[in-house]
Amino acid sequence: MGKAPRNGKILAAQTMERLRHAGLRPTRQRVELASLLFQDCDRHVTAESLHDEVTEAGVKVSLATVYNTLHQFTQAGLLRQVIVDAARSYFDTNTGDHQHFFLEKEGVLIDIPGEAISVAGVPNPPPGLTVERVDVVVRVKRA
Amino acid sequence: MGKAPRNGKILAAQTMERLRHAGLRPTRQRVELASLLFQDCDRHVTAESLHDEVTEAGVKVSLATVYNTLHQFTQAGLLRQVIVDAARSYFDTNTGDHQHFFLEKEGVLIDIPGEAISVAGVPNPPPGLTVERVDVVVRVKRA
DNA sequence: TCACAGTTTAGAATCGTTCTAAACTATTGA
DNA sequence: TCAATAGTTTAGAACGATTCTAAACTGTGA
Repeated sequence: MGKAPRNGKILAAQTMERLRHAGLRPTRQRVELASLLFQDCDRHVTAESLHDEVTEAGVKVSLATVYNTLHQFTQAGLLRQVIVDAARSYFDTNTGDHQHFFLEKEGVLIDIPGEAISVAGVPNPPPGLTVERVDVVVRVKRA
Repeated sequence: MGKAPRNGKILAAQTMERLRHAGLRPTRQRVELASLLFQDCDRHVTAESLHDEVTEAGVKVSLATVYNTLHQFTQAGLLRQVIVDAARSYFDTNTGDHQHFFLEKEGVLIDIPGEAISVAGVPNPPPGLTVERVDVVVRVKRA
């Protein structure tokens, strides 16, 4: 269980570029977190799960920094916050148009492609208000 | 600013019956809270807002009891919990099929009738999972 | 009226999250 | 290359919503 850099150099370089583009100074911590978040497929994390993950990877990042970073990434449009559970916040690496299944018991989110689902008949909001976003959460449980 | 019982007797009697029906012993506190919640139109409350309200009405109910009661009412099907805000839980006296506008800044929920809105194209959930409910939140802001 | 199961309560505890202020570091310009 | 500095990280305290605890209280049925 060493460092296993593999193509880490290239990845890190790409990640740093991406952070710079977002106006974020590419610090060690942000690069580490971004690499975990954006390397593969779409992911759903909580501050704690990401902190555990980065810690298990042998990297020391404080929980406060994980929180800061998640919010900064969200503000930069790299992440999207998903509110489905009163107990904790989820962050989604898929920032495109899509919705979610949510398995409450297990705290698991599953993407539903935006093209698949459609919401019709949303009334005009009361005067003076404009629609920012329409969120659909399909709450599921084990049969 | 007295007691203002008006038709309070009748209301209280109805409320007690309703609670009994739900399998809840009609204590002073539960009757008070139920009267506030169910007397008029549909309402959206948080534990704190309801506690403030009952307190201002000159009735002494502890915050813990408000929390307990909201959960008991929810379990009994008298209320529905609405998850739209990471910071606090809302409870809705409208337990029928409907959705919500949510004005984040002000913490305001507005009902959208269930007949108005329709969600199409929800994929089958992954094997072993069944749909419990589909929640739609239309996030709005002041124009 | 009594006994008891169910309920309420104050206050402590918990949990996720945010804040604070001191130490650290990426960047820039000399 | 190196300092100056603005931005970042961090441990730990603080916070706010919620839950827990265990002791006091109260509907209810006999």
